[in-house]
Amino acid sequence: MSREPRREQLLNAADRVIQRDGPGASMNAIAAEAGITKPILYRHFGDRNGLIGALTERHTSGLLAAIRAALAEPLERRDRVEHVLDTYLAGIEARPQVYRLLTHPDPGDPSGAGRALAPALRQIAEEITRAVQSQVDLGADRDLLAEAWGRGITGMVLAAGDWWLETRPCSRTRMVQALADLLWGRLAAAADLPTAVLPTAPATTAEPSGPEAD
Amino acid sequence: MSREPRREQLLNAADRVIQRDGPGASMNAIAAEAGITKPILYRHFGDRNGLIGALTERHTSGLLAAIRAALAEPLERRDRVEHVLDTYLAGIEARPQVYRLLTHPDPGDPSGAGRALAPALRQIAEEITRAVQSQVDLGADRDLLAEAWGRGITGMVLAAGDWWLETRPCSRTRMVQALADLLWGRLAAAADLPTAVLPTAPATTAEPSGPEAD
DNA sequence: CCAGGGTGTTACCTCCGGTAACATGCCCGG
DNA sequence: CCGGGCATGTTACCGGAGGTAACACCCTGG
Repeated sequence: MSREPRREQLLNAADRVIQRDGPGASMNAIAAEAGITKPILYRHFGDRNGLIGALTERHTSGLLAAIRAALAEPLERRDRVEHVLDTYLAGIEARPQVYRLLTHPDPGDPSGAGRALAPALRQIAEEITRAVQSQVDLGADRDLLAEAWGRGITGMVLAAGDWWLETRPCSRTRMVQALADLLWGRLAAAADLPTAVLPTAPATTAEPSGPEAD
Repeated sequence: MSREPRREQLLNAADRVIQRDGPGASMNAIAAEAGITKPILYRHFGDRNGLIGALTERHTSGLLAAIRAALAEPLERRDRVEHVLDTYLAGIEARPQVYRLLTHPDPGDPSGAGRALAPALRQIAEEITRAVQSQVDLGADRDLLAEAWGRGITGMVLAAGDWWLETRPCSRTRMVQALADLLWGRLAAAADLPTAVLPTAPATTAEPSGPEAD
């Protein structure tokens, strides 16, 4: 039996454990779930990042392909955007673990830490950037706007989708509408409310200033 | 000497180490930088999260206050939004470490893991939500839209700001314009480009489907 | 027959977060 | 003056993490 089938079995086991224990599951736990011991995992995946990476790729490829397809759909732009939003939300709704891996692929990784967008999300951002660049006439600022918006939209949907998944404040279609409305400038178009300014939170007096002394 | 000054000194040391070694710095390293050993750190902050939390709070309170102030500024809405965006970008630009803490406060935390928005960012999201709720007339959907948009806008600025900080593709004011334009529906208003659909990336055939067998 | 590549094991390493248990210095009330 | 009390600090340890070395089995194919 070649390596591939075993690899798949191990990934399935890892899948189950991460689904059960969260993305911080230990290699020992994964090995136990697979009915084996650690070194085998390391033989197949090199290190923990290798395992998580393979798992992420497996879970993400479908969603990424679906989003890519949605971005290429021959629809009116608003409909296309809604379609993409719905595709993403449906994906993370169907498999919360996918979503966990999307956002937290490497907890505590010292090398690539600090990036706001995990690799899988960067791919999505790049897809959006490409789509905007090739489909929308933005004049001279094309490249800059497309890149900035690709990242921005991805982050927006990530954060909003996260909140939606956690609290489920409304149906998916309603959420899609809310996000599309935001992208469509409804924040700009809405009327002002009669100015009743009431500071709800206590004020913090500190200004941004650096700690230097010791 | 009461506890507070020592606490500050320890925080300063932790600050230096995290600035040098990144957010994954070990407690041992922090203790060494402070010229002491681990148990003292634990006496003061309970556990690692306590330390990181205190550090985060110290670094972010200023930025949060500044954003709060910007949201309450008596300006035309577009100007106010730009002011908020600029405040955020200026904050992370002035202190990249702040930004690291904003986004990666707890690498590998098993309890609250999976949240897309770190605590500090959630506070920002809540501020935006409050501001939208109290300033913009959104009809019956007020609460839902304000909450969804608060998270969404925060995530958008986080991701876009991250990319901007890393690659510095343009000036800060230009970036503010790009994001404000996105929020102002420029994506919706722009004209279509002549449809030249060219799939840049290779298609992945997989559909979202779950791994079950073993 | 035996080499190679898969399967698996036990035992160990280093480092991390966290915790006893113990020793010191200082101030403050009897 | 003295003895708590409360801060300071220490060394030594624990359990568990990721990761590795060394070894053993099994099965297929030249």
